[in-house]
Amino acid sequence: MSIEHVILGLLQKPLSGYDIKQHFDRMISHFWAAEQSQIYRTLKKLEKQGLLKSKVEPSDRGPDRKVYSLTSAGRESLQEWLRNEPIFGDERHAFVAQLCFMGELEDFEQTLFFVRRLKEMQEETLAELQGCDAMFRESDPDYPDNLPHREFHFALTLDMGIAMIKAKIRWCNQVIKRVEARLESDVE
Amino acid sequence: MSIEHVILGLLQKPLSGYDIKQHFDRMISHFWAAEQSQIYRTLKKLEKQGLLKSKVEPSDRGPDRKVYSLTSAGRESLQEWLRNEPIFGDERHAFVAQLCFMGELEDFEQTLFFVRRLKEMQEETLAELQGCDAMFRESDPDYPDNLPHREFHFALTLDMGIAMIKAKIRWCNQVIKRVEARLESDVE
DNA sequence: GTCAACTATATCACTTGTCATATAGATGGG
DNA sequence: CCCATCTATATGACAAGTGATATAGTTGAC
Repeated sequence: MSIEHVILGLLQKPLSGYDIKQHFDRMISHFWAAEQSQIYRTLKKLEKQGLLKSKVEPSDRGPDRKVYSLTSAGRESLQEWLRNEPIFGDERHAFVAQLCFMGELEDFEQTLFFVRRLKEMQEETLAELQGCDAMFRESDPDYPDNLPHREFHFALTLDMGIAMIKAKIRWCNQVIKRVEARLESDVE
Repeated sequence: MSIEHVILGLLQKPLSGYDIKQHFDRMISHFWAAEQSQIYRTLKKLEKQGLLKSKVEPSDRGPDRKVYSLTSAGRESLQEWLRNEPIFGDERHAFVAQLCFMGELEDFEQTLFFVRRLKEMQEETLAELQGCDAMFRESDPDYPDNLPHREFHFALTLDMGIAMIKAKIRWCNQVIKRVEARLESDVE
């Protein structure tokens, strides 16, 4: 559903499939990940639907590039999607499912181990996102509140990612405390 | 990948496909949603793999029930999955993607409208989850920290859902403030 | 008694997402 | 010179998820 619109959204300037994959990995993956094969497939589909057009350009560093750009129908489709109600995509949190059934394992040690590791992993992701944020702040004195219109909106999404991760880390800390408390009371 | 393990996890007691769908909708959907067709398909696959066994039982209210239960291989598979590192599933946040490209629309009114609506929707979901939480608290004086092992772990996931939604709402509030500030400074 | 709502299972067509692999030009290091 | 790495596109097999539809027994209301 939405990957089509994310691609339309990225195509504010003409980009190749390769470029789009880079953008996904660098700026988008914290709220929407996509594989290269899916991107190429979707580009073809969108072109067939008349929402994109392409032209092949020679590259100065590597094979020819197939550069896609929005048609007016593509721009309209994007704007229509933007004017929708907020859409909720797939949010399947596998690690929450693991924790949900970890009662199966009978002892709390595994839970404690799991949540501590989870916290570590979240902290790594947080560091990445904050690094990204710091980079923007350094390179642009207007960041984040005086940015141009488009960049301001992107900055909001980075904020969202950071806020979510921080909330997860806080939750991990609470869980660790509560599990430790139960371990102690079990010993008594 | 993980829906198989969620189903194995739910099958602490024998359940029919219908029962499993109810459990998903009532207790699991805030971190893992599943369609009925997917559940039935997966049950068949798991039975073919020898992780589940089934028997048909007459029902007192409706057609025959096909009740599934874990085999020892199924229980092992579940436990193996639980001992993994935390797994990160699909987290595709379509509304964040919408916001990311909303700069395309040129004016902030749409952004403000969007985020206010988003906040409303999150508040509705929060009320549901908190209702669920309140129900557990009322019906069980041990909730949440003195619950039996399995139920304690479930309570943690409900907590997680609530913490995530609250973080989203806080983020919405910040975005609303920041957008309002930009609207005012644009007027000047 | 029939109609809606609920219990219960099943299947099909389709879309979306993953993983692996193939091809091939360009660049730079050893 | 060869090898690794980066740029660049493409495809195929497969797994996972969605949406619609079919069937059918039970219960309770009107």
